[in-house]
Amino acid sequence: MTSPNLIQPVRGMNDVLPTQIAAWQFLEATARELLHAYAYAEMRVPLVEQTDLFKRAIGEYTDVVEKEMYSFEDKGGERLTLRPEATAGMVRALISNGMLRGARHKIWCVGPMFRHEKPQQGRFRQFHQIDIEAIGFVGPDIDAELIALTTKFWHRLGLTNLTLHINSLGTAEARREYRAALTDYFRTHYAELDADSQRRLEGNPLRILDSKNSSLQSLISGAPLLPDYLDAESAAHFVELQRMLEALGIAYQINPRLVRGLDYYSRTVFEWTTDALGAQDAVCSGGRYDGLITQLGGESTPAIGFAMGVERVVALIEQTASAPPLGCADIYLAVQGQAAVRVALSLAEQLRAALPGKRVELNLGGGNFKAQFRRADRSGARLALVLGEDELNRGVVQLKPLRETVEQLGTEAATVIETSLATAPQTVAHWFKQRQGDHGRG
RNA sequence: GUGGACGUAGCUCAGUGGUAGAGCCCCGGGUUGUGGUCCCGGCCGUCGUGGGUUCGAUCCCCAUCGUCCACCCCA
Repeated sequence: MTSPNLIQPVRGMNDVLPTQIAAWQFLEATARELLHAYAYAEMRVPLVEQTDLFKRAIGEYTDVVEKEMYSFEDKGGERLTLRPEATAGMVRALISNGMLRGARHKIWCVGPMFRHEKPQQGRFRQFHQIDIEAIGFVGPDIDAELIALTTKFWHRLGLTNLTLHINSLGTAEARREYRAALTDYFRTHYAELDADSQRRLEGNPLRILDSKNSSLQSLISGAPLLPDYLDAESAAHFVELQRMLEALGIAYQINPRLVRGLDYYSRTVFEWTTDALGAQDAVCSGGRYDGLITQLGGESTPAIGFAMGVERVVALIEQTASAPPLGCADIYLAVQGQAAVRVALSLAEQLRAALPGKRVELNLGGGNFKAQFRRADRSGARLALVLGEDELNRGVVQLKPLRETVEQLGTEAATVIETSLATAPQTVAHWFKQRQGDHGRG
């Protein structure tokens, strides 16, 4: 299977095959439509940025920056990185293009991200995100609207069984205080922690709260809670967000242990999870990042955004089979003989012109009629057209319906219609018109 | 980075210490030019790679590469 001189794909970088593309297109089309309805504008930013951008935005001591970035030096000696997430680049673009100055922006983008992790279910080294950012809004109204957008999105995709978790991280100062309290608490119980959490204690003690180690649960439940450390303004912001979600009829769970992996978040954070994807259960998550823009040298601007894992949502779409099937061929043109092929090439063009929206497949590469009809059948076409030497000599084309009856038999004269070659496109158009609304795949 | 499972035909998978099989796919025929059902036939493998044990290895052992799942972390 893996012969030594075959070039192997790069680990964790997957091909999206035609059989999977219906789900991708369904997701992308739905997202475009919905983002348009919520007045977001698409933006496109580079896949490559200066390494320092991500270090400053995401945080020097996060796992993403410490060990997951695809970084390299280019020929000019610049330190560059394949983007591990989109927000940093989007914010950088706003600053670079002088788009802030108190202005508000609702923007989004979609594209590949790169993280050097060990692949597993729902996790890849090249993966795609739809990234949505609302810049210049203090919230919590925008927070609520953004969450409403995601809720509507699942609904449109036909996905259920997703759970919304929300939390507030407070301001940077509040979080610092809480972090100190948490560190103190776990330090007094240092010996009870497992190795992972002892390590987390130094880097990101909030992560200990998320531990899957069941023997730590009682220790964790005794830890100080973040909501007790919220500043008054953040607390009010969070309460108002909850009232708004209730007004919208959106069910949520407050999850005081929800902490995001990237350093730039503050106040509102949220995450949608599923139990249908194994260990990688986060399908969409994000939050407020009021301090990030100043941190990157822009003027102080409140902002909120989130990212959705396209592959994970696609997996859910595939599981529920909610994507509408992609169109298959409508007309298959069987042809035999050199002279007939020349005529058939332009007949196919005429058919495409006369029947916009219909898929016309010309049999290419020859083959006997038996093989051509087998291909016609597998193409899904409702109608086969036959142009052989005999038809060419007589100036006619055969129309053969392929799905009219359950027990359709070979060459029964009754099922085959003959029409003049010159008016064939009109005849075919008429044939489909008579059957409008009937997708008869009998 | 750590741990576990698994690599046999294009695909899904059987199999045995004596150098391999089925189904699907593809191609041809039954029907000198008519599909989907049926019948017949054909094509297809360095049994992931390298080494070791053995008279002999696809099978046992070691290494290596790859895939999957989980941890870590995250979308």
